[in-house]
Amino acid sequence: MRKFTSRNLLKNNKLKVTPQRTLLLDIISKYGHIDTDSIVTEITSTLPSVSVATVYKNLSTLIENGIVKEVNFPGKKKMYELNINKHIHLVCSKCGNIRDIDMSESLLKEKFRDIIDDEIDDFNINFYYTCKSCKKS
Amino acid sequence: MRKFTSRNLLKNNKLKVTPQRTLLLDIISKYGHIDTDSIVTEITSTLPSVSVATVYKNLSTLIENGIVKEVNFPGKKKMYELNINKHIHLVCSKCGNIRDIDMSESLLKEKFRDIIDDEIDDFNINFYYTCKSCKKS
DNA sequence: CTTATTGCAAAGGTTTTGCATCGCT
DNA sequence: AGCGATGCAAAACCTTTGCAATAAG
Repeated sequence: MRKFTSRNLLKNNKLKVTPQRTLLLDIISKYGHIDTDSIVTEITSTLPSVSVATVYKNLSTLIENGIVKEVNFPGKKKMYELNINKHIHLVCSKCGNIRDIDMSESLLKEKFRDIIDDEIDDFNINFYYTCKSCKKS
Repeated sequence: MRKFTSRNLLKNNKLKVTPQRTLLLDIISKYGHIDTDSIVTEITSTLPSVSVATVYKNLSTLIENGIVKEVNFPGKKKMYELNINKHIHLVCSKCGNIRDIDMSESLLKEKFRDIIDDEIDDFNINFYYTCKSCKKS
């Protein structure tokens, strides 16, 4: 069982390990959920010459390889997250804060077995609610 | 209890009833899930002078009023649907066909009460699987 | 009659492409 | 050494804005 370093994620998928890619993965991992704008800002603060084209191309290949996942919150910009552990999102309708809740495919399948008996390849689940600190104010 | 005509949806929300708006709602209703490109194509086939700006502005106001909802399927264009009855999406990973499954907030809350005990304002739920006809081929 | 909506054209933002160079393996 | 990845600049998309003209209530 290997460690989930950015480097290993790439190697395990037979992708070339470049500074741009490992940094991209490090950043996505650090932020949890991040949009392309912030990725470019963050990445160029360490490697100033990285171009947006490289960021977009790498996001595509990482998604194709199942390492990264696109996440959408309606009305917000597309975000990206690591596709390592299956989870759902609890999003505060007021402040936008996102909490990840681990959720296995098998548990989900059980919850929805009244509705879907097919095999589930993947899922997107977001719940919108008002978080504790936003309820106070 | 009023009928859910496009006209009534607008009137109930104190929005002006214009030909562009009722047609937009009719189209979204007809297609179930539709992106802006197809909306513009469809709408101009009936009212040729409608501009994209009008479509975008109307989508915004309809969303603000809770009549329309943005739906995202990662890797695809943004789509729009009527926000009339709560439902989840079953999406075929192969052919992309989308099936709506009615689901009340209360039923959902029950399924996830082990995870979230707060009040749920809204949700986005998509399951990806392989549909019957795609399994054959 | 008043005010929101429309259509147009321009601007702004985001993502993709082509191609020459560079650098992993 | 070979082939994929990178950076750049341009192109292609997608969405918003400002404003004058129009039409809904």
